[in-house]
Amino acid sequence: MHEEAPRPATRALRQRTTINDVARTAGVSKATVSRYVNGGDTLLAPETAARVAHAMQQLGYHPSPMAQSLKHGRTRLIGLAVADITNPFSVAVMQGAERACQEAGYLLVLFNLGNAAERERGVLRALQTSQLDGLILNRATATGQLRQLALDAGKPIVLVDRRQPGLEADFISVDNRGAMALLLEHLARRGWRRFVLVSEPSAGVSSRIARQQAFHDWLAHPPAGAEGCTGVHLEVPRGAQEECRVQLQRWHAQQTAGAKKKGGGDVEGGCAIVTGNAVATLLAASAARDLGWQLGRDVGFAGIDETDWTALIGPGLTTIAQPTDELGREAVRCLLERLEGDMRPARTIELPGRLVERASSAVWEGGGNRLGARP
Amino acid sequence: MHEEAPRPATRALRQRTTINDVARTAGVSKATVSRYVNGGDTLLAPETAARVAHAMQQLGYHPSPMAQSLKHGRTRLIGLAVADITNPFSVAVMQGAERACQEAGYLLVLFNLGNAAERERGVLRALQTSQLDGLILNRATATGQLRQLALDAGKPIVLVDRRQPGLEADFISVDNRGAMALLLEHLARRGWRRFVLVSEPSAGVSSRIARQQAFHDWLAHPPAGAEGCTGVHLEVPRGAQEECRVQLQRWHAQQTAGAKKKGGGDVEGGCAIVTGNAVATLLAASAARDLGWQLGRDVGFAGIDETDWTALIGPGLTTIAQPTDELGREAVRCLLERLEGDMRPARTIELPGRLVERASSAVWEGGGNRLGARP
DNA sequence: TTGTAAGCGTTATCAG
DNA sequence: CTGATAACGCTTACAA
Repeated sequence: MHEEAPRPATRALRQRTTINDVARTAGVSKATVSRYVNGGDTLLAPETAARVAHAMQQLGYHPSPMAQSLKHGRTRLIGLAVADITNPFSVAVMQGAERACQEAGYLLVLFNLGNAAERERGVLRALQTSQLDGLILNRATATGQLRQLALDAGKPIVLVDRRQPGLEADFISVDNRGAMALLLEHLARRGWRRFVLVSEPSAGVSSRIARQQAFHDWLAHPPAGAEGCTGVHLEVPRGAQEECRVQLQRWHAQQTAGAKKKGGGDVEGGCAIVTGNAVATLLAASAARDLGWQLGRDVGFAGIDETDWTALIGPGLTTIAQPTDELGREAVRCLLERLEGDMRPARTIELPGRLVERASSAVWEGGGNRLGARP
Repeated sequence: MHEEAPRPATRALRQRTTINDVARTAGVSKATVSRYVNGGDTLLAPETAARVAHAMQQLGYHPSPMAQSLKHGRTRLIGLAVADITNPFSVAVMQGAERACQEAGYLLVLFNLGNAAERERGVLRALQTSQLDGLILNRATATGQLRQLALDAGKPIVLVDRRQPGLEADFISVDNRGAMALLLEHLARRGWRRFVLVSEPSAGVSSRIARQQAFHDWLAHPPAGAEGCTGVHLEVPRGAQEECRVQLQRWHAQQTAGAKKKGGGDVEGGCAIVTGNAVATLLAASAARDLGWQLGRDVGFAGIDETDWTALIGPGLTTIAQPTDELGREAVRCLLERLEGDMRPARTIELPGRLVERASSAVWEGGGNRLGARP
């Protein structure tokens, strides 16, 4: 109530109002204000609390996050390092993660680690210097640097989609095995039985390896009613449309020749393309189109990753929708738990994928090159 | 060289090494270390510099960003608030922005302002509390809060794609007028002359309004050789596929009826769909497909926004590729200039779009419903 | 219940 | 050229 309390207008124009200002206008000490801001009004005499509250209101006071950070050693910043921001999967996960962060009062710092290894530098430094409280990582690192760093700095790391060999950290992912089985069983049930798996080169990426592995395992131990399916695996680097086309054509030709040699009927069923992620889907769909193949008729098609455009390509593509939003949210949840001191051993969380049926996996009518067509 | 210099192992395990540690091991003062870290070794005696350097190396010292922030009032954090992370345009811009930030030693904080107004709260607070040094904004805000805040806090804001009425800030965007003209001229030259513009509801979004405006202006003042084109505008909310289909069908029917009434020939040329952005493209392409229209034959198609999948839809979609990467980089560049004290009046930067020709805008053969077909 | 004072890790000012 | 020392804005023992 004293007149000498500094008015906002008095202060230099772009000077933030600090806890000191509030203390002065309220006629209390910094500590009291701090207590009010943090502990709530439980610790204050009602009358004092009111005075502080009023002063805060009047001055429009907001505590400085930097100062708090310096004091606590926590920035309330979480890093999200994605392997490739161009991959719709990454973006979808990001969306979930951002939302979860915001709900928890954290900010999400984005790192796009293209293919260049040096791009990881920034992430490392930010973690190391405690600019980040934790990290959600979606890339396989060649060097073990990160692991050491994580331990040294005591900053938690959560892995999404890509497991890190030798890094004991929480791991969140879709159930790759289940997803692949869903895809193959669905196709087989519709009469497609000769598969080619198109994926990006494994390059040590755990999810790609897991899917590829699941593909082969399923073929080796098919469920009842799906016996006798065959499959090969094709790795095509991003953007190599030509190569993809050539390889797929060769595959298809071989299927034809093989069936002929064996007298037609050893393997009966249509040829189908299975893709390992959205990038592969783009690649394979493009190739199929160049080859003039009608998806769902000449050749079956189903792949992992549901996107905005999968419904619009060809007759509509059958896909596995990953629970991307959940993945992002779970990752943040996990990280926050670790930040609160959860020291339990690293967890693995696998969420199920969901099959989205479209016409690219329509019932096989014995079409295409009429190989192995039913009488 | 003294033995009592604290060894890393001596320190509590997850205790960061500070400038004090370095000073002690090097046998100099904090100030000297700070000078070495910042000013370079120009200000130090070579021998001192060497000692400091050695100590830093040995201890693996990195200055604490939080402490620096507190001192300087700068966090080296830049916010990027996108209207809709689901829009591929936003993601593409983000990519450019992230890269530019990283190159400049800044971190990019992501905000996804869905449709909910409250989601802006976080951005506001982060700016207000100086947690962010500046903001790249890609959303029209109803309230003028942001403007006031920007001025009050002295935090620069750069607008991307969407201009804010009443907010005097740098504005980066594609040349919407030019892009639309590119599209229409291209279609007209190929024989398509009866247009429908499909876009998301304007909702005060400047880029949508600008494109729509450009559409009408072009029709009103067509370039030589493109006289006599007609066009209507359709606003379809995201996800309203049914509605889009119905509206397009109605449009097409009207074109037919109109041509018949007028004796066929008043307006000669094919019917073509023009879309205002990627979301509209998805919508319209989906509708066209449901209607059984062959793009590039029954109806022409061209739209703004090039994406991974535009080549794969139908016969391949003709698009305008926005210079998304540049937009992102420019935005960051602008912001950094402001941060360095650039006080010049707000700029507008418009970058040209690039036409990507595909079969959806193939030469009109008088096909489709054979309306106005050439003799 | 409230105030005092000592930091958190830097940088910047001022002497020496 | 280098060393004290005072901020930066906040939290938190420890006193009162």
